[in-house]
Amino acid sequence: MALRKAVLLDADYTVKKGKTYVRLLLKGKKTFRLYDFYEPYFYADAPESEAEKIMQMAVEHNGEKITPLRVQAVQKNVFGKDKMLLKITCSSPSHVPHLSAKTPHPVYENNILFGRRYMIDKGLSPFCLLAYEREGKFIKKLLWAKEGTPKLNSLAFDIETYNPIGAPRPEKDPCIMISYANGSCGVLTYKKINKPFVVSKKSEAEIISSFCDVLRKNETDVLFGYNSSSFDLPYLQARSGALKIPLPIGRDGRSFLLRKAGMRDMAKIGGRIHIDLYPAIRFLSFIGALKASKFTLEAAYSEITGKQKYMVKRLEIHQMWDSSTDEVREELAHYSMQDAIATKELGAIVLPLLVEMSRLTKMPLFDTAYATAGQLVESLLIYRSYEANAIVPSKPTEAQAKEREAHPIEGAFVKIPKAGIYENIAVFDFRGLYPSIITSHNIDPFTLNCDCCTKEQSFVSPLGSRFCKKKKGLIPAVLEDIMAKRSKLKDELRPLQKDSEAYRTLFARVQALKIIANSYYGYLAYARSRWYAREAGESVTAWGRHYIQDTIAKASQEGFDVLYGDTDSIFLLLGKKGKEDALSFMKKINAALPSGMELELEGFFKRAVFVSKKAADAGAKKKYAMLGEDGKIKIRGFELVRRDWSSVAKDTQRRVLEAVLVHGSPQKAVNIVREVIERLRSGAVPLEELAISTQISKDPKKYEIISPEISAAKKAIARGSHIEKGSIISYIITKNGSTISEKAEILEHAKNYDASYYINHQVLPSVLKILKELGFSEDDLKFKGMQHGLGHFM
DNA sequence: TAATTCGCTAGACCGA
DNA sequence: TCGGTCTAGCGAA
Repeated sequence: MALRKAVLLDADYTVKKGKTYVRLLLKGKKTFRLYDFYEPYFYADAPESEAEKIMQMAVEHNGEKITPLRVQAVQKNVFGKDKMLLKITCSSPSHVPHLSAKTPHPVYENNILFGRRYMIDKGLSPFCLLAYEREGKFIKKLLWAKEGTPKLNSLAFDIETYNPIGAPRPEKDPCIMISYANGSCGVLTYKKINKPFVVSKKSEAEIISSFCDVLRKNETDVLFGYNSSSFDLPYLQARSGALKIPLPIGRDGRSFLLRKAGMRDMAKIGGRIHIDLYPAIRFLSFIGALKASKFTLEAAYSEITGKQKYMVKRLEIHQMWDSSTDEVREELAHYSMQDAIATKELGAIVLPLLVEMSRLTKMPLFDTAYATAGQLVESLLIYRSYEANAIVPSKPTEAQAKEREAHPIEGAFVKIPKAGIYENIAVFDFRGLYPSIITSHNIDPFTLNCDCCTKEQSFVSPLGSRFCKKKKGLIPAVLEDIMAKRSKLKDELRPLQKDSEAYRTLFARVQALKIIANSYYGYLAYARSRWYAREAGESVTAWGRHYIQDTIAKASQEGFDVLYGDTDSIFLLLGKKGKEDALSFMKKINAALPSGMELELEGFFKRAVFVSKKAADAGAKKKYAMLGEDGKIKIRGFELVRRDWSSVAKDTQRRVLEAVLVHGSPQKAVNIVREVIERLRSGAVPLEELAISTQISKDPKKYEIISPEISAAKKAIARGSHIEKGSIISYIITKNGSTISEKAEILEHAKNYDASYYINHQVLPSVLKILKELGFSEDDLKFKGMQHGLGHFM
């Protein structure tokens, strides 16, 4: 029997004649599927004497009688202690929920997806190179698996729809273009358009089937779309239905399956990996792996790649399509092509990150693309539990989750800074504070209050919780591995050229490891976590507070003025001391820290601005700007880093900070403000610079308080705009109305702006706090002091 | 139903 | 009309 090798991409299952087969998606020279017989199971915490009774269980479901296949006693580590459990094997994964619900004992591992179950039990990871023997379509024997790297064929696509009333109606309005991009590019359409990349077909039906042909010929493994799970694919399906044609988009010749997981849509295409970049980019931005704050394709593209994409106004698409001028339709085709190309470029950036997260967490790529942080963290813990022969804790009930949510744990310490302008600052922070606290103190739900150590023998948290010193917990073990892997990869990264492919891939891996490592603390304190432990979670933050406060106290003892500190960082004013003093202080701290924890230098800064709070006289936390030795300005918390402020205010604030930090010139700062106020008063500022963007987290109808963005949204909806939960509203405060809400109009509908609002509510508040630290009191600025004041405040 | 808590701010709302 | 309270959004870590 020949040994064969292929890279594993995904696993799900199918039931044939009452038997369960795992269906593996493999990539060798081609991408193909193989089947492997495997049986689902769950555990019951019951004595062996109950086995016979459990074997007799029967559930009626849809006329089918469901019974267990086998019951056997097995030894498992149950939450820190070895124990005998009953393993109940079933003939189909769909039987597991029925039989586990009927079992009159506590049950475990009764809701682990079966494709995943198989991969875990066989020790397989996504992208592992698998050696096996086969017999027809079946795996005869798995031989070994090691790390592999598949070459995936990817293709990005986008559709354009006819939209005479604004939003297209899937049952009526045709899909007029389908664009795709990989090595080659094309736009499928059914009007004659004279562009080299346009492929003209006779009808809408033909462009849909041609698109499926493109996927087949390209042997697409990874299909990228943008919002394609919620829009493009369902739209194509609806059109296929209306046209009474099939949509053979999968390798199996079938359409896709839409899975709704909470708010997220996941369109799963047979034999391919469909990645909707919209949720993926949202997620990666949320956890800080990518930088995007707006999530339209255009905005994400320009924020992530730094390039601009050609745009047409959505509302004009149907007019362009109907136009009698050739050039207008050519323009539309060009636009459509650009959408697919932009999607392809984003896919190329996102894929390496997703692949690494998938490898690391053992979650297949498709699921990783739609996963939450909790699911990623959980995935790896489940995998490692099996390796340790440990039972996976069950998810909490809704009532338990609510109870946990009602009592949040205490978080980090933040020192109140004194407002002012400072020079010569040293900033230190604890490298990976929470992960290092977890590993250094063996924090885990099942090392908590162990039987094997006395209090004196344990790690005891500042709150008095006790953690085992003898046996390493699962979470610390997993984290240690992640950290070790990360530091190894960082070493490999160092000699590489920054613009090389190897660098980018390795950098993605380093980044993925950091993201996952930083999520474990959150998971410990997450109300719906399988591994929730209040005492463990609050011990992490308690130790965090202890170490930072202790460091602050020691710095003061050494004669440093401690300017500020937040969670894991400490800002020292050097004063008469030198950099060496600060560095030797750091050394001293490190010598006293447990192994695994480290205070490191973030950098020296020439100058810094801290401002006071608006409401009180105290210094504001989480709001400062500093000038680094490299000339770069580090800005945190100021309006100018927030997306819900107008760019006129943000730009002015940035320029003022630069005047203060770089040039040390109050006069320059004042002049900037004066000039901007003049421009605002003259009415010459373009509306784009005045737009304020906020995202709405609820259906616009469901708000109790009508804020400006909701007011603008409601007016826009009345005029036919489509605005829903999650939409980002860009609005202008106009002259029309009395309250601010009344004056708010979305950018597209605004005709003028209220200069007084922008001066008094946007520009001045954002700069006054800074100017105040230059010695101007608010009254000075407003009424006297400067010769001309800052305008007349209308 | 989306990893955590801490913190700032705007503007609406409400009652004196 | 004023000031306190509350809702909501977003950022720091």
